[in-house]
Amino acid sequence: MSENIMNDVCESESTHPEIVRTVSEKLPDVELLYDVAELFKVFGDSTRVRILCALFESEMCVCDIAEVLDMTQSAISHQLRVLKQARLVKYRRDGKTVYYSLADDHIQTIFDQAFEHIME
Amino acid sequence: MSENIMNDVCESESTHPEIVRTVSEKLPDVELLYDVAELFKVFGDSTRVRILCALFESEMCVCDIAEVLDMTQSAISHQLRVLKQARLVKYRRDGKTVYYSLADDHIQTIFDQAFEHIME
DNA sequence: AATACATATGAACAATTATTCAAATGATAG
DNA sequence: CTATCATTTGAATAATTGTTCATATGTATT
Repeated sequence: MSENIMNDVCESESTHPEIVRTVSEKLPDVELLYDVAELFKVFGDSTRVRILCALFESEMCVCDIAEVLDMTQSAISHQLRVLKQARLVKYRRDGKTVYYSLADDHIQTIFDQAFEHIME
Repeated sequence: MSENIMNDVCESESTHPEIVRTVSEKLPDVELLYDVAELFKVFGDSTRVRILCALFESEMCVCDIAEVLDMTQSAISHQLRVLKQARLVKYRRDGKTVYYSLADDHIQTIFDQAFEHIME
């Protein structure tokens, strides 16, 4: 009855109490870190990465993006919606066609860093 | 019989042939973009983001990380495995405990950019 | 050997998500 | 108004994935 309530957790309060305390203090707010993860989650899909990289070169309409990536227009539109909600792309309408472009210069900086990390 | 094979794609070959061509040429290799997406996918989980941010401060053992994040040791261990496979963290063993630390300085740079983007 | 403890692993489950298909807007031209 | 075309949207499906639970390593101590 007085058995273990904690079966998967360390028995001790912590192996290194000082480290746990100082790291806990310095660790940024949970909500901020959650937002960071959300941003990276948007970048974490190859279709969206390809769309964004395409937009690095030029403003484009949905139809053209679909052709460059060799995917259906619907799939592209769905992903543009995600990018739009994340405020990563902006758009303007001209007649029937909608032109998308990058909303922010930070994006390319982040991507450049990622490229560097991969090729190190 | 001569109906539409393409039901969801633009009828025209492309609305802007020149843009499609030049962007297609300049777009980085698909595999590289896939790797970029894979990297961001690893960053796209709040647990992993919190682990990495904790490691920005100090080398830590699994048990301590679990306590800082208030999660089970098993969950942390599973995520450390993902980070290990992505070569984002390294580890050293000292007796029973395993200490994890950041494998690369690029990580913090990428995160700093992400923080800036969010707070703009 | 046997025990204790930190960590790792495997299977299972729940939740999220990318794409497809079908249909609906929105906008222009006739 | 009708037809056409670019784009959007919604539902459905398939695939991926984070956490939990139970169990297995690995390392020291007795």
